[in-house]
Amino acid sequence: MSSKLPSTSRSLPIALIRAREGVMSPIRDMLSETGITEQQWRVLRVLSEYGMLDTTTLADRSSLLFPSLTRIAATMRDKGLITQTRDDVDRRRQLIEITAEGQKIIDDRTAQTTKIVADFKTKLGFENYETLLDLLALLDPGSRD
Amino acid sequence: MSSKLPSTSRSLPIALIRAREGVMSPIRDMLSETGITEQQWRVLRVLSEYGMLDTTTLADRSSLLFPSLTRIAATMRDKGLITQTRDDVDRRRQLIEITAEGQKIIDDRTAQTTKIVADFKTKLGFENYETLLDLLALLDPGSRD
DNA sequence: GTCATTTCCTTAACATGTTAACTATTTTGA
DNA sequence: TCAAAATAGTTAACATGTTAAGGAAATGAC
Repeated sequence: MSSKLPSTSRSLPIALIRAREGVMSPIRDMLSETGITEQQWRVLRVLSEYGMLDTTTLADRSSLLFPSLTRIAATMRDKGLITQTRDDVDRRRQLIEITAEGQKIIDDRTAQTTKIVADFKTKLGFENYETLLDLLALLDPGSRD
Repeated sequence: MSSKLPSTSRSLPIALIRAREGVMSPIRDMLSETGITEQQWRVLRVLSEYGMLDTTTLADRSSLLFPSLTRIAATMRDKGLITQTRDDVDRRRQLIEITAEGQKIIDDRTAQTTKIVADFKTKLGFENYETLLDLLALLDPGSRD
């Protein structure tokens, strides 16, 4: 029952940060040509996959905090990547949808993105890759265990 | 050779973000009483483990970007958690050291931190926990493969 | 029906992430 | 020896992370 802290080199939070940095690095390189950020990319990906969503669901699925999404959505609306409309039934709600221009950014980068993902699967091995996703899901508070 | 993007629910970057959120949540709860941020905590942890460090090494070991560390160090100096001194030999270099007050924050929270780490090991199982750290290291660009 | 509560979202304030430009110091090389 | 290149760090500008407070619309208890 040692009370010593683990070395920072085996610290889970730090390992997660570094892994994320490693994964995002090639993706950021790809995105630098598009003028959109990693978070804006996530929003586009989610909207492209699920279609029109209310802000709450979109924030949840793209793993963004509400205040961040408010700002990001405003930026993306100004860029013409998404549209925002009020829900007529529940006027508190806002519905967000990807535009053709936004979808084009996804479509134009699908090949590159697919290659990046494939490279990581190769690097880790398919089994390890799936294992990693499963273990990470165990740490996700939002996933139903 | 499908060109379809993976569902965001099996996206590695998003899985890493969510796992990090799950891991950091109890740590942030603990830190909220101390008035320091997660990043400041990391800096203290690294300084406590390695002793006096130059800024470059500290940034590397605490996984912070240089500009971030510049600001964080200024904040922490003002709070009395660290000291900054110029290297006499190479006057471009700056040496940073933890103060007794900074060390006390670490020491006072060691038991809590140890418990949080133990809980995650229990939740995942020891084997899985080690496997996860190993897999994450594979994604870390800084780790020597 | 109406007022407190809840829900959905925005704003504010401060800290950090990210890229690029900049300063100061040291090292290199002709 | 001295100007060009490299190194260590800072500053700037904008975007996001994080927590707290605020505002508007819907809901629920009475």
